[in-house]
Amino acid sequence: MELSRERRYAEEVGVKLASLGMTPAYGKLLGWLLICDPPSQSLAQLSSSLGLSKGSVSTGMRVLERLGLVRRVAAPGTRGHVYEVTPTALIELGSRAGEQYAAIRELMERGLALLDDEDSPRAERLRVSRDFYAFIEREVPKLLDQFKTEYVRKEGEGDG
Amino acid sequence: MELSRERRYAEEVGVKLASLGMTPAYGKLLGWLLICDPPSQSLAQLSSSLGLSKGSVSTGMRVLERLGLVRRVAAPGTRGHVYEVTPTALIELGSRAGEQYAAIRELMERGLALLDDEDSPRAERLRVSRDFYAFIEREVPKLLDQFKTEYVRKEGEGDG
DNA sequence: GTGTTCGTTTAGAACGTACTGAACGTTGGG
DNA sequence: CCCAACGTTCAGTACGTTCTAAACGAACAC
Repeated sequence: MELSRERRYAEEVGVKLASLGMTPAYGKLLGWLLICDPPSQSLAQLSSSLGLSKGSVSTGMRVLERLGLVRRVAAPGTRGHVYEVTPTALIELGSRAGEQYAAIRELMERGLALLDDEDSPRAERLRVSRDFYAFIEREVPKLLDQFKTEYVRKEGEGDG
Repeated sequence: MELSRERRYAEEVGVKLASLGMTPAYGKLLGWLLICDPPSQSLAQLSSSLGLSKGSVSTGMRVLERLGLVRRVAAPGTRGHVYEVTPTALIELGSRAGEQYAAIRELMERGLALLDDEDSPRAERLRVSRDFYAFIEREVPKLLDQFKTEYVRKEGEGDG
């Protein structure tokens, strides 16, 4: 059976997001919502378009909603609701990486506490890493702000 | 059975690195090498200290070596070699995140190509994300350089 | 009040992955 | 030459995870 280009794209996004910790099925859902037409789709549409069970779509959407990647909007005529990806979904996802850095920095701190003498040569393997992650932790939020301000400015200019 | 604080630390690093895509066992090895005494350890030492099979340690070390996180050095008296963590191991790991960003940006580009009209309102969900990841991709290397220069300067001052 | 459609939950099956243990080189000493 | 120590490879097992399918619940039409 031949898959449409859209469908294949969704599959690829699924694979990529799976490698980043999400499950393939949920990644597929997100990938599909990025390119589908119309951009808002019902559970039944998603289920049949992607060949996933209703159950998978239902729980998947809840997970994606919880992560702030997708939102459900009331469907005007029909009963129930439809889902659509938030315009900043992937940005949300990327920004969250900062939390990982914090976790690693904490691990480095704990390791240093274990070595007992932070300044000994033995502790170097941990010191450099701790300083690095502390640096990243401090700078990344600045970077995100910088993007926000630069981006809206560019948008205002009306040119890419 | 009671685990030493060092051993437990290694376990925790294993769990954390597992959540980042590495296997628990290999993460444990890295965690142990960050705090063990002496800092250089043989395969047999690692195997018995961490309760891992020789096989796991052998392949694990090769993987970590391949990633640039660990190096093997010739043992002076005895036969064979010993392993030690590189001082910049975790930095190496963190810096590699940039590649993920590039992959996501490419996915966004491909999605835009699929929508066919980059400037349509429909394409907004992808445009913003693409621009974001392009921005990150451009800025992160600068950030890494900045750390390198700032850090060696601080080290030179002899004060933290 | 009853029937129908839409959505959720959960038990279970299928799958992939991580780790072990044992067999197999390989290198140096007596 | 033979033995011993050290490391590697690989088949198999045990485990967790992901997805499905079917039972269940809720909301609206008539």
